[in-house]
Amino acid sequence: MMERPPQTVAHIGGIAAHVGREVTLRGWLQNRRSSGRIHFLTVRDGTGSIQAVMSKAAVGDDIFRQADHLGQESAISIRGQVRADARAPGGYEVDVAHLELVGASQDYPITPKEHGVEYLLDHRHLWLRTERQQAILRIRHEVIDAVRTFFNSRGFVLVDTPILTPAACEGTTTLFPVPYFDTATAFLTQSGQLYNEANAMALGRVYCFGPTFRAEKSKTRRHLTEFWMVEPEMAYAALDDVMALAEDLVVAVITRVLDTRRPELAVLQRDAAPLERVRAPFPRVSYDEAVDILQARGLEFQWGGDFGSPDETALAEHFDQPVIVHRFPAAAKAFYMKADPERPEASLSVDVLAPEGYGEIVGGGQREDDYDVLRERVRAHDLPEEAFSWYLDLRRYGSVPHGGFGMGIERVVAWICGLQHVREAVPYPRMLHRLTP
RNA sequence: UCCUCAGUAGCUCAAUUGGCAGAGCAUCCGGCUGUUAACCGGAGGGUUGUUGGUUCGAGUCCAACCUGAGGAGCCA
Repeated sequence: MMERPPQTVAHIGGIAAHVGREVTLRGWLQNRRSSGRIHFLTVRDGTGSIQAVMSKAAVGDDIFRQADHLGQESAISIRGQVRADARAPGGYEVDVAHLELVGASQDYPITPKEHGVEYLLDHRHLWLRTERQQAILRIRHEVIDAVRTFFNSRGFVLVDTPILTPAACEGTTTLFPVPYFDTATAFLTQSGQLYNEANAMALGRVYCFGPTFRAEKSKTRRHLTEFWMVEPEMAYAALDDVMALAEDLVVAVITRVLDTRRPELAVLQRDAAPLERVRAPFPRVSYDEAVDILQARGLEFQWGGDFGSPDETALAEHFDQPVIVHRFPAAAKAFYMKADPERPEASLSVDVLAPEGYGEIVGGGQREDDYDVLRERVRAHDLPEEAFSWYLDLRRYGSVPHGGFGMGIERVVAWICGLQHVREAVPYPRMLHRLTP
């Protein structure tokens, strides 16, 4: 090994602090332009990208010719002096004194030109390297961190719920079966909620945050077969408490992203104005009022059903804020929703619809806490009573009013980022026709 | 499961009324000392998703199938 002077390894994101100094940057070649005796190498390192200028005179023939053949996404380490320059994208560049090829890259599949979505998804493991996908993933990270901070600061305890479950949490949706040794079939969870209720009776206020699986053959921009959901559950809580919590959570998440991720929103060319309008209190309408709004807007909608996608979009367009819809018909919601004491055909349920056509981001409500009523519901829904005996136990041993909700992370991220499809809001989307990479 | 649309070079797309299979990017070769998805010149690169049919002649028209996309249904 040759003796080398000590090197300062810098990150591109904080390059401004190194102007006038020689630093080492370790990253990947994003693009290369050449002009005979000068190369312009755009280098990215995960914190940002910068233009590196290499002149033949400064580095000599060998390194200069090596750079001539560097393929896109070659891993390189460069050393050079940092300089502010108005001509450079980003305002700074590095005069390359030395370049080391760390890992070669030839025929990189994603070129600077446009690609189709299917091709990009086939190369998702490489697509993530683009500036746009990095921005989405950073915002996703921020959303998740804001969610955890929100619940942790309010005294909620993170209690993990199982991913392998013995039966449907509800009998309604399709589950992914998994062979469980040679004795049984397990199912991937579609919600941690039933376990959350048990956990809330132990710890008061809890939340779970994990992947959720739905084997529905949905082919829309709002559906994934594997997605992430945060689900809080509170003991001694009523529907109003659930709505207030959901509202506060959405505001906290939006506020955090606006505070910390403006550069990423700019990369995505996301108009921040609709996000800046988000503040409590959100408009609250009952299901009945929502039906009136839909009918007044000319949609043919009959009382009793759940809202379809066009209905959700129309409702969201009626307001310029997230809108809270409560007290859906009991028949349209899950068996564990508590009936409205004043109107038994309505349930103490709530959805939060995001603006701009992003649809339902939160769904939840107050749970049925009466043993006899809940057991009757289990029977009426043809659910195996044995499998729900532990759940019914919660109503036998100190039952209290309680409730909570689930918030789909990908839908929230898609809304914040202004994405056309939730598949970009998760690193490796799982959909009806996609299981790889 | 239903509706609509698409499938041509590694990628993104053209191809007039049915008449020689094309361009840009990427790759390779050459040129250029301030490029901004650099530019200029040259080269290689094709079972037009599959099968069958109509026709002198099919990327183009017809049928079936395959694959995918968008939407509906479904979906706390």
